[in-house]
Amino acid sequence: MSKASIISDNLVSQECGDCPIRHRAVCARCEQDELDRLEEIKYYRTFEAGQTVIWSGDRMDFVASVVTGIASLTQTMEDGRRQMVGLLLPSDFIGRPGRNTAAYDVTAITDVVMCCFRKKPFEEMMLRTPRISQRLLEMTLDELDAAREWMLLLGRKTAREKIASLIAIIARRDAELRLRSAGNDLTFELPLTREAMADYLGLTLETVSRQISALKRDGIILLEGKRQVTIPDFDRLIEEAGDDADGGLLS
Amino acid sequence: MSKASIISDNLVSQECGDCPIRHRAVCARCEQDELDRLEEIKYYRTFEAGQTVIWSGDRMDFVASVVTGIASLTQTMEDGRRQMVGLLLPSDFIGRPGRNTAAYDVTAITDVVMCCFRKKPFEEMMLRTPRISQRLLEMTLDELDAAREWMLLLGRKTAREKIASLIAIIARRDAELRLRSAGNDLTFELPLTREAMADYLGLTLETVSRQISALKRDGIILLEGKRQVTIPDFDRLIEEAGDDADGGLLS
DNA sequence: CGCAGAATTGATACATCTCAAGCTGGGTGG
DNA sequence: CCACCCAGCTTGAGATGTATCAATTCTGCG
Repeated sequence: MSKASIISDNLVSQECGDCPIRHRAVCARCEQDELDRLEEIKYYRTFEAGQTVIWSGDRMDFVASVVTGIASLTQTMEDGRRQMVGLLLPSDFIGRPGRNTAAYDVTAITDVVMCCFRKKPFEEMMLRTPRISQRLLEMTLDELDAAREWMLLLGRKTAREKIASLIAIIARRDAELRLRSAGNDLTFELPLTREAMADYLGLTLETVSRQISALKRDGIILLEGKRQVTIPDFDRLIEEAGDDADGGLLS
Repeated sequence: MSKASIISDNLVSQECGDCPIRHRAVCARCEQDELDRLEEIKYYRTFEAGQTVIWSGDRMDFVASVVTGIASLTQTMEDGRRQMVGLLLPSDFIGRPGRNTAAYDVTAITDVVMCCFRKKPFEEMMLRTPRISQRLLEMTLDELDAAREWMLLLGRKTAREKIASLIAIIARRDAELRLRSAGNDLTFELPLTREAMADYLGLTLETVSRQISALKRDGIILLEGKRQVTIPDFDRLIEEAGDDADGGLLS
């Protein structure tokens, strides 16, 4: 707690030019003069792992991009059942122009840095800056595709396929980030707890644990500790995920 | 088949001004001069119930709005498992600007009339007409919300809750369409077969059938034939769906 | 009439959940 | 420095919800 407030008081100030998500975020298409205007209304906020960014139903007077770290969007039923409905990665956008309360709980999974804009000025700027709304449309369409792929997973895949799919997705993103020579040997860290995976996959954490153990036993994945995963044969993992061959890594 | 081709040869010609989806579709915000230009590049197509509009992966050189009828967006796995990932109602938009193959199978559930635009001219028009892309962004954000609500259903709801949710959604939309005085007595037609419901809900058709029978037995719904449903107490249905009280009908 | 597609119902199998116990590793305080 | 503690995780045994396979029934239609 105290640590978090220290961090968020110590506001980062960064040039958009140096920003790690400059070419992927909602501002990706902006020209220099547009960036300059964004720069005037932006501010950074940081959140510790586990911290809640905003609760569903709360007033939300800003929109934001994830700069670093991972956050989750979750929905909760009255009796406590929870479903993660989105995973926010660097460059992903939070908030909906034209709505002023949050529709979902947003939680920092790892430490997170966000680039925020007050909603009002941002909306005004959107009207004057088609490049922003065009980019936002593109990103929203991508998210919709991702949500629909997730619907197939939730509705029709077995527990084993769900786990394999999740690991494949994380592996892909990891490979994308550090654009290093592939090889057939991918190693990375799972950023999610078993419980968060369960929330994402529509399973219980026990089932998640059992299926990870099973994939390990079958040599589909190797585990170093609880979180570090190595994939000896990516194609085999994809097969276990029930997806057709490529899935977008190559294309 | 022959009936379909007769219909689709006999192209409807309609003024945008009289269009039933004029104020809800992607063109909702357009001014008269913009409508005039759209009118030049639009054409109508019709599909019979059961007909496939387009297959996933096919080249798609148009975008379209559903004018009347209902269509489905489905994803299929290699072994035949299917998940519906979207239900296209009048005014909903089909196709993604900037992509030229279909991502999903689109199937007409009832007879459908679509208002089509060739993709190229439409995309050019989008660039010049912010009102169109703004409206499309808004619609896409709504669809994303719907998809996320569906993720909660698929991941966390029981079979009974799933059925109750689906019936509630159809009832709400029906009530919206014919804006008649509510009363507590809603009656409408289920446009989906048991199998289509199963595809939507991530269930088997047998489970769908059993749960509908159970809801009927418990007096949550009344059935006239297989398809016509009456809801004696909407709040009770909502309770069965596991949603919190309102869900948007009132708000 | 009788057929075909749609729906219902039954019996059984099986995947996942639930409840419960125990393990592991890293941090903390005595 | 050790013992303890606790969150995160694993594993087991049994319960349960849904799928599967199979047999009828319903309904509209040629």
